[in-house]
Formats: sequence, C-alpha cells, structure tokens
Amino acid sequence: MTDTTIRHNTSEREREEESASEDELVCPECGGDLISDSERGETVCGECGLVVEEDEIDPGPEWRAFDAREKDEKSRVGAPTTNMMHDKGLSTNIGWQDKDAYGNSLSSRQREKMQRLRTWNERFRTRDSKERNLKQALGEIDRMASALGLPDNVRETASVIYRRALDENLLPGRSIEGVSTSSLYAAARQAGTPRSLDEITNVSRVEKDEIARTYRYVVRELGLEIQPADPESYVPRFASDLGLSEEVQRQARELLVSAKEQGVHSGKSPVGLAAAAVYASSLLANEKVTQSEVSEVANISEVTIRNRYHELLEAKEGFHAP
DNA sequence: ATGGTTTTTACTGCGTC
DNA sequence: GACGCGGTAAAAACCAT
Repeated sequence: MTDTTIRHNTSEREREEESASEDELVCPECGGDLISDSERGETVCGECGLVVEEDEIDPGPEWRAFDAREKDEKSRVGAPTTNMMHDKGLSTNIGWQDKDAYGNSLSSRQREKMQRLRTWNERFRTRDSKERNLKQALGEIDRMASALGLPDNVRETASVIYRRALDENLLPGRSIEGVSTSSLYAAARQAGTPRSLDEITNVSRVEKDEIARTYRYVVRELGLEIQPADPESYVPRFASDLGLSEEVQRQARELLVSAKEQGVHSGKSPVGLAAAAVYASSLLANEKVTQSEVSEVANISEVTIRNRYHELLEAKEGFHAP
C-alpha cells in the first residue's frame, strides 16, 4: 500500500532531479551555472544566488505545514503509543526457582536446560528492547524532522548518530527523546541546514536545557565535529518566509561574506547575523520589511537586528573601499 | 561560582504617514 | 496618534574558566 505511494513520490522526485541535472544547469535569471544542493533541498544559481528549486525534498503526507502556525495545527503525528502495547504480558519470563509447575524440584539436567533458556531469553529481550528503543527514537526523529521541514538525508544522519549513541551506551540516564532530539539537532547542523535550538525545542517534547545538555554530551562522547552554523544557511529560509526576492537573498549573502572577510562575526549568534543581513538587504533592494517582521521569523530581538545590521553595513563599506 | 560577553527586555525620543 | 526606527540601561542568558 504505502509501497505505491512511496514509489510514486520518489519517481516524481527522480524525474525532477533528472530534468534538473540533465536538461541544462542554467539559471533562468542570469544564465549562471546551477548548483543542485540536495543537502539543503535547494537548487541554487552559483552566479546570482537565485533559488530555483526549494523544498523539493520531503514529499511528505498532507500535513506538510507551510508556516509555524500551520505546523502547530496540522502536526497530527505524535510519538508512537507503544508504551501501551509492547511487553503487555507478551514477553516471556522464566522463574528463577528451579521448580516445575507443581512445585517439584527439577533434575539437574532440567536445571541446566532452564539456565540456558534464561540466558537466551535475556539476550533476546535486551535485543528487543534496543530495537524498540531505536524504533521509538527513529519515529520521534522523523516526526520532528517533518515538522521542521528537514530533508531525508538529515534524518539519515540523525538516525546514524542515534544508533552510535545507543551502541556506545550513552542512553542510560538520558531520555530517548532527549537523545533523539539532540541527534537531529546535530545532524541538521552537520548537513548545513541548521535549525536554531529554539526551533528544535518547539517540536521536541523535551526542555531546551536538557536538549542543550544532551547535545553537548553526545557531541563530546561521539567526537562529532560540528562547526558553528553558517549564517548564510539561514538566509533562504528567512527570505522566503518574508516573501522576499532572490535578489535580496543574493545581497544578504554578499553582506555576510563581506562581514566574514572582516571577522565581524565572532561570538555573535549566526541567526542574528542572518536576520540582520536579510533586513539590511531588503532595505538595499527597496523591498522593505520591518524589523519586527524579521525578528518574528528569525526569533531574534529587534535590538539585535539593529546592532548587527549596522555592523554589517560598516563591514560592507570597508569591504568595498578598504 | 565567577566574570566577561552577548542577547533580551523595557522604555524613550524622533520623524513620518 | 500610531508606527517604524534608533538608542540606552539594566536584566538575563550564555560561555569559558
């Protein structure tokens, strides 16, 4: 059943990708080369930064949400309610007393046999519990990834991270949800499609603090290498949320590049920089959006936007006429 | 815990529509 | 007069030590 829908979806997707990769890789706007950035789910023009194809991944079910509000309303996926089901009297338990059903002691031969059975039963049970654990975690990851519009490869990465965490016995003392959330957070950042901790928190069932704590822990224990998020990776999302043109995005990227050249951005929050860049470039391109609008979609305060965007503009000046 | 840095909150003044 | 914007001071959050 799902088989057909899945096949349908993927084949559609493949067709799209084929036409994108085979036909011609030229930007309709400026004729520059197109770069298919499947990690971000975008096809971007290398010249002008025009995003030709966006959000092409995740041909998900109908509850795809297009903004935060819809997301809240439509997300009808919850954690699998396995708590109610699994193990409800279904798993086997072997008594520790070497007695048979009538209370008689067993022969030594029988005792030996029971001992072996106990061992194996235990093995299967723990394996099962790991399996279940994983299943729940993966479901959770999937749910959150959908809500955040993260592409498949991020989910893949997230599940890999989670598996590793599980294998390394990082779970005891931590919640499954916490670890899966952290895995997703890490995966998103690794893939260059970062979501802010706040966004992650919104779709997770775990408190922000715990996520942060667990995230740090997991990263440290698994030796994951995650560099600070690149402000540029937030630009397309903010811009499209605000309905801004590709030109604005291009400008914003440019601003960020010049800012980077000058090292203006150390210790500052990448989100803030991105938001400021978007705001600044909307001004430069005469497509004004208000600061409060930007602060809304970026979840950043207006003050921060102000501060950053001054710095950005200064950096730009210095960049063009050093 | 502490201190330094960044972000947020809250408030105020200015110009414009 | 409401709105967008800029600035400021104090509080809160964050991070490394």
